[in-house]
Order: sequence, then C-alpha cells, then structure tokens
Amino acid sequence: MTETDPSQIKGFNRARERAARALLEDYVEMIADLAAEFGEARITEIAARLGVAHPTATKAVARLKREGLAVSRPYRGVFLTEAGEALAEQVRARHRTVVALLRAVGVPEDLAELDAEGIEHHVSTRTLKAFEAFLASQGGEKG
Amino acid sequence: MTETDPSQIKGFNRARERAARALLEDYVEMIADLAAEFGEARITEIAARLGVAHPTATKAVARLKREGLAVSRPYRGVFLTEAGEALAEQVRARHRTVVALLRAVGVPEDLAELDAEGIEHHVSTRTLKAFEAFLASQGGEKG
DNA sequence: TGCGAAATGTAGCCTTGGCTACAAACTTCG
DNA sequence: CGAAGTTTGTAGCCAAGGCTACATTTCGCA
Ligand SMILES: [Mn+2]
Ligand SMILES: [Mn+2]
Ligand SMILES: [Mn+2]
Ligand SMILES: [Mn+2]
Repeated sequence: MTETDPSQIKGFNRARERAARALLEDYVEMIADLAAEFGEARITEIAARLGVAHPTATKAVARLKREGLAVSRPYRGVFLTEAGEALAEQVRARHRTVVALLRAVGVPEDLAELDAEGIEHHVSTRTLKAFEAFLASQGGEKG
Repeated sequence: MTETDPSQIKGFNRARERAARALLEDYVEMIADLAAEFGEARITEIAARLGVAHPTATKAVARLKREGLAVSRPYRGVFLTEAGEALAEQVRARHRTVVALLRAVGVPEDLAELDAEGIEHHVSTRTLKAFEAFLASQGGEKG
C-alpha cells in the first residue's frame, strides 16, 4: 500500500524547476522590451521596471550572461544574445496567450495582466497549444 | 516620458510574493492529505511525496511552525493548526478549480494536473471566482 | 573643461530552499 | 530485552535572489 505516486512528485518537481526559471524569463522579456524602446537596456531601468534594487538586477544579469542569454560591458547597456532573443520572443508570445485566455474565461483585463505575470511561467508548451486552440474556437464562434 | 508603469511593477512584485508562498501552500496541502489518510503526517512521508530530502522537509515544517500553521514535537508527526487547516482547505479547493478550468479549455487530464501544481499559486481570489463562474456556465450549457 | 549628479560596480549581509553526512532517538522483532 | 533497522534531528555546505552601504565611472552642463 501507500506507494508514493510518481506523477505527483513529478508535478512538484516541475513546479520548482519552472519557478526557478521564472525570474530569468522576466528579465529577458524586460530587456527585449527596453531594447525595442531605447535600443539598449540599462541596469537602472531594468531594476526600476522590475521593482528591485539595482544590485539585484546586476546579479540577475550576471546570471543571464553566465547562461549565454545576454552580453554586456561594464558601465554599458545589456544586450540579448540570439538565444536570449529567441527566449524573449517565446516568453512574450506565451504572456499574450495567457492574458487572452484569462480574458476569454471572464477575468477582467487589469487582473488578467497581474495574474498572468506569475501564471505564464508554469504553462507548458502543450497547455499553451490547448489555450490557442480554445481561443481560436471562441474567436470563430462569436467574432 | 518613459514613466515606469506602476501596475507592471505591481505584477512582478505580486508574482514574487506568490512564488514565496507556493512552497508553504504545497506543504500544508500535503500535510492535510496525509492527516486524512493516516491520522498524522510524518516527516519522511512528506519528504517522499514532495520529492525532497528529509532535512529539506524538516526545515519547511519549522517555517510552518514559526508561521503558526503547524505544530509538532521531536520524533513525532506534524499536525496543522486551525489556521493551517483553513489554508489547506482553501488551497485544495483552488487546486481543484484550476484543474477543472484547464480541462474545460481542452488541456488533457494528466497535463492539467502537472501544470496546475505551479499555476494554482498565482491565481488570485477574484480570478478564481471568474473560473468558477465560467465552469458553471459551461456545465449548465452542456451537462 | 571640469565638477556635480547619476549610473554602475562591488562588498557583504540575510532568508529560503536545496543537498549530504552523520548523530541520536525510536521501533520492531528475534 | 536488546540489536538492527528506520526515522528524525542537526551540522554545514551551496546557489539564488533580496537588501544597504559605499566606491567608482560616466555623463551632462555651467
Ligand atoms: Mn512573469
Ligand atoms: Mn510576462
Ligand atoms: Mn502547487
Ligand atoms: Mn496543489
């Protein structure tokens, strides 16, 4: 009896892994936003928009660099590598889809945006596909 | 120009706060499960089901005790306080609703269960209400 | 041009949440 | 009843992600 359910463990482990990646994803997305707006992402601006102190942003960017997602030189802006750009695009698309799904099931826009910031990091690729299919069916039905 | 959007900061801050609570919530839910099944929750069993080493579970339980959610004596089982029970019930209900919503928009059952383990912690009360309303409307429509 | 303000870097601290290794207590059973 | 096995506790390590305080560099402008 009482065999520990492996799929339950899997769920917890996955949630932990995704939580660990969440920060990286938000930084990458933010850097892409700033690059689009100003041509470069400055540490101070990244920190301000994420609501953290600047040394916190510096540490996170160091981690991005270590993982090959960004590059930077001292006292200069931060730039995404190709891998970083690709991740940013994926993250941004997922964010949009999650917000759209929340809206589609009746969550008010402001709240959808707030909750999506956390939810998005736990939505797997296949679940995202399901969201897209659902949205397509809804869109077609009602216009 | 370029005023930092306060609602965006709010979203990131909220996601961070919720991520910090996620672990506590999973422990409380697990302890409630084990209490229902065995009458008490042992450290070894908690650790096994969450997929962590036992000292990790011990530390987390210490935090639960510090926050008034659980009690325990050395070499004995862990028990929830009234506050802990209340949180467990709330967490369990939210978990069910999140899974149901994912299923309702077309996510396969196994995947819904896996993704819900992470998503649930970022669903606010009002968003949960919206999910329930959506599910009720779906259920009524099709039976 | 150069000085003051702003941005960035760096040092060092804290908490959380992982881990391994080992010590101590409890339980089971011969 | 006591030895062996199981469970729990404890010590100590690590990385991530927060922070403040202070040093240094860059930038804007008088
Ligand atoms: Mn996010
Ligand atoms: Mn996002
Ligand atoms: Mn969970
Ligand atoms: Mn859960």
